[in-house]
Amino acid sequence: MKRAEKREHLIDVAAELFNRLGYHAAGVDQVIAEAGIAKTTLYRHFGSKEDLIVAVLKRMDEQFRNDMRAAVETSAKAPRDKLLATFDFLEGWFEDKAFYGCPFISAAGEYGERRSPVFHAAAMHKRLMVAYFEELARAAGLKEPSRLAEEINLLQEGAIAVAHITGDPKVAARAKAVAARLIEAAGEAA
Amino acid sequence: MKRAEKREHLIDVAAELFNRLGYHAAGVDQVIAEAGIAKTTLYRHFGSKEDLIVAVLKRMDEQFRNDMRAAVETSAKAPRDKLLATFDFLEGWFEDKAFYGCPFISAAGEYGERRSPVFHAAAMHKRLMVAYFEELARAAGLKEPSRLAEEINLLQEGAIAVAHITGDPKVAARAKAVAARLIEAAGEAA
DNA sequence: GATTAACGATACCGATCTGTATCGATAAAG
DNA sequence: CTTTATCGATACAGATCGGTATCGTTAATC
Repeated sequence: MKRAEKREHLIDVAAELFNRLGYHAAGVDQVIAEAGIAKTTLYRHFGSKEDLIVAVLKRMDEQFRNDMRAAVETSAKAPRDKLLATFDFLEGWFEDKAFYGCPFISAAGEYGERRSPVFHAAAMHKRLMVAYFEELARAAGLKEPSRLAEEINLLQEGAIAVAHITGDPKVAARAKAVAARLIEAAGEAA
Repeated sequence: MKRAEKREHLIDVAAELFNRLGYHAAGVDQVIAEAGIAKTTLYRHFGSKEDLIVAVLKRMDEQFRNDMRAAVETSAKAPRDKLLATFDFLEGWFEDKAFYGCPFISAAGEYGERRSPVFHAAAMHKRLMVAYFEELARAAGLKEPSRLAEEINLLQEGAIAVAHITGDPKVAARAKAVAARLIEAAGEAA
């Protein structure tokens, strides 16, 4: 395994542990034990645990948005259906046994200081998600795409939280139904 | 200060620290230092830190729901307006400088095992919130009050998460506007 | 005023935390 | 084949973690 691959593997292992146990509860020793590397190596790649967390968040952000984009593009052709398809992607996530709620919300909860690099990375992800929704709304030629994107985002954040607490993936469909009404309303007299 | 008062004060101090720093990040030593009591006393009242966390969650649950009920009753008379008034209460919460996101969602994130007493206490609060929304929807004579309550809950959970991440309390008004549309739709041909 | 229970203070326990220093082995690059 | 990084392993550092034991003192109760 080359250096770059080792770094990626380290981030993957850390991501799973942070999500399952929490960012504080999962220790560096656990990460290196599961990754099968020495602690020295971890600290050669990342200056601190916080740096590792930020790297994990950035990686999860890219992966999540790329996966959602890919799923949306293959399952929907019409621009409006793409907006709705994001909820189907969420439902698939909720059904995954490795779903422990939103890792970005959890990170923001554990590192609440707004100037913290961890909080900043989490907030950045959420901003990019809203930007994606607005991009889809704009492509669909809907009214007030910025406002609609924020409303879609509200529903998605709510769905994630409720799915985590209740364990019921079907809330994604509930949120989707509401979103469909909002989209329909934003399409009238466009 | 009597024993019962001391216990209450202990819970209040712990709640503030847990919310601001996180449940793992805030240590028992910090709680007793801020509360001005001995560690022995804390462990006479609560068998473990986890017991304290559960007590904090139960207290926050009662307080939150009572405060929301009181605010709703004084600010709205018509049953439908009461449903909408819950969003005004949220906005007031978001404006509080001691708003660090939803403490129940954070607790569920840090204690992710679904059989954990902490997770259970957090889930119980959310169930009671939905029950309250359904109670209001039913009193307003709206169609499908159970479904509407879940939709309202979706919007509220989304608003809490977004307000935490963005720091903008006005998302409560955004969510309220969407809720108003759902309520209107649930009132047609009732 | 005597009894009793809860208290604060303190020291301590073993475990775990993040992070560093050391050093021999390994593997890639010239 | 030799040089040069990077590696794993280990030990260690200092701090903090949750939790307990001890003990003198305060304060409520009868």
